[in-house]
Amino acid sequence: MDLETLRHSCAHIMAQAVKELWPETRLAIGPAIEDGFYYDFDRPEQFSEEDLLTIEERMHQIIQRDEPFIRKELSKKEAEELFQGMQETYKLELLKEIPDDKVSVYYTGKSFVDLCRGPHILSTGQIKAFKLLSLAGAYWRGNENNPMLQRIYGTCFLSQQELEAYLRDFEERKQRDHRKLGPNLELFDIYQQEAGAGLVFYHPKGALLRKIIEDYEKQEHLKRGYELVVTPHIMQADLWKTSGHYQYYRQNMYTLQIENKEFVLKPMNCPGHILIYKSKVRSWRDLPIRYFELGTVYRHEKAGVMHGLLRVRGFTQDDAHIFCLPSQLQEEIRSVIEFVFETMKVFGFNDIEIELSTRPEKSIGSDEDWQLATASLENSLKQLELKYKINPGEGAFYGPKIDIKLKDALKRSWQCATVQCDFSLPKRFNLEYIDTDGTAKQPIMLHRVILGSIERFIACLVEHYKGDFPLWLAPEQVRIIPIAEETFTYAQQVCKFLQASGIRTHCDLRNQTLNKRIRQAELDKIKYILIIGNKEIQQKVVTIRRRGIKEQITQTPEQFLTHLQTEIASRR
RNA sequence: GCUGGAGUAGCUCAGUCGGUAGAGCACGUCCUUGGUAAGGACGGGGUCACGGGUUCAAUUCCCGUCUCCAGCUCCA
Repeated sequence: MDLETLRHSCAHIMAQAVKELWPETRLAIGPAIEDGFYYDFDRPEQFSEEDLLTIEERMHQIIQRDEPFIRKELSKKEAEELFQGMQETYKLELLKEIPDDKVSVYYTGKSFVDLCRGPHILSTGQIKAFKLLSLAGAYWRGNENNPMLQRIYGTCFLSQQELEAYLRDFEERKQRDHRKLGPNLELFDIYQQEAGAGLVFYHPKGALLRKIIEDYEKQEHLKRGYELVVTPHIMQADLWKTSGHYQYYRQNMYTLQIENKEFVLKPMNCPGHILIYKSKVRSWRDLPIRYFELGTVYRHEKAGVMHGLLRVRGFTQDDAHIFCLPSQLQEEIRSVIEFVFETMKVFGFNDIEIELSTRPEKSIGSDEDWQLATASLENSLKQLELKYKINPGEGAFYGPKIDIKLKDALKRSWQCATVQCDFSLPKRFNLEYIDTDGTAKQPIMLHRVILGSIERFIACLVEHYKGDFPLWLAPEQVRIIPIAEETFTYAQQVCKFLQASGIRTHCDLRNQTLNKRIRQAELDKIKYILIIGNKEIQQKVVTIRRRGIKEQITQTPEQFLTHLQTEIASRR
């Protein structure tokens, strides 16, 4: 028996329980999802948390009754009459969109019937372990203009042990939430009351982590033929009118009026890079031109969508714009994707999702352009033998794109890297290069980010490593704990010695017991703890306690430094 | 933005059926000078998110705002 069928059937049982308890409730849809199932209901009164228990109880009764799931095929007309009689208006709406003349319905027990393709389990008694988890609102058919329904989420497993393991795992995952770990490890925080929602403050350790990431990126971009640029944070509104953002992205832009001139806090970096491109006449020999900027942008996201560092209002993109010839497009895209994969590997991410989004209904650009761009994107993925999903019609209005997503601790996907072709901006800004025949032509423009935003990426990193970063990323690599005051001087000497070679280290000289200071270093997830007492001073060594390893070793400070440098260079 | 839940010390939370609040951790001072995950004593710290209303009296009840959490929608 597969889990999906089990969960789908469990959703039916939940709907049946709700209908038995509150017959006036109308049913919408109730599928199985990755970790469970849900069902959407339309009911005048709100469900409460206690109602979930009542529903669970009723579900247990239905399961105990061991009622069979019975499939019946009906003509569309028969089905319409059936659901019309029950006043299931949502089901009628679904029926209308089924092209076939025959539809199937599933009966459970005497009274409950649901429009459903199936398959289902044989009878309700086959459900051995389930739990209702939460309540939420959800728009009918996912459209915010439709009425909001009440959704109940639940999950279901083959055995009670598996269910309990899932719930335990879920609790553990919550513990690695970057919103909890970040402030706990003194990496970053958001002061929504004092400074505003969605605006991030990096504390010293977080700022260090960020610097390490930024340094790595700048170096890698230079290696790959990108040029570094820096553009202003505010620019005149006129520029954004030319780019089209002023018209199409207004509700997300922060604007300010100074001496009768309107300025915009940049929500994107593209117009800035375009101005630099346009600063002189470009020859086909100059292309491709690749401008890279760690560009901080501000977007006024809706109140309900902010989420820790994963969705914020001010963030820094590792943004680049590539201006190239049509003949260079494919190669540029391929090397961006390779760049993304190399980078993800270095940072320890192996499990990533790739999506290719194609032309939407509302779009600009010729069929030819779209075809070339979409084919170039897809060919690159094929050449690199990558698995990807296609999102038909999900591209931007100005071009197709490839998105690369990482999952957070709670298995929610977040878009990080993206490569997007753009037919709009080169036209709007009238970008040109002089081709071999001496005529001016329009270059193709690619937008791309590797990490996405530093903020979002740091959130993913924190959750991926549970704050226990590999040595090369760790803001504090070594903590030195001298046992007693008489050993402070030697400890500080070792500290200075390591710092002089660029090791990020601190001495814990607090008047606390050794045990307590070791405990604190462990809670801070420090990779190496050096214990220094009289024994070490006499032998001119340090005792090394590595996180997660029981046996300690003793080395001279010089040996230890070499060891650290090797580990840092390995980026593991 | 929508639906529901929530906001008490730096953190985790208790409490007040309306009479301005308490614990543990953290922090400070002192004692302790400790060999591998919490030594001890004393102490400081709160406009009970913010703004209105009801009341003799509001942290508590009512309304509004802000923010957070889950989900939906959105995400150039």
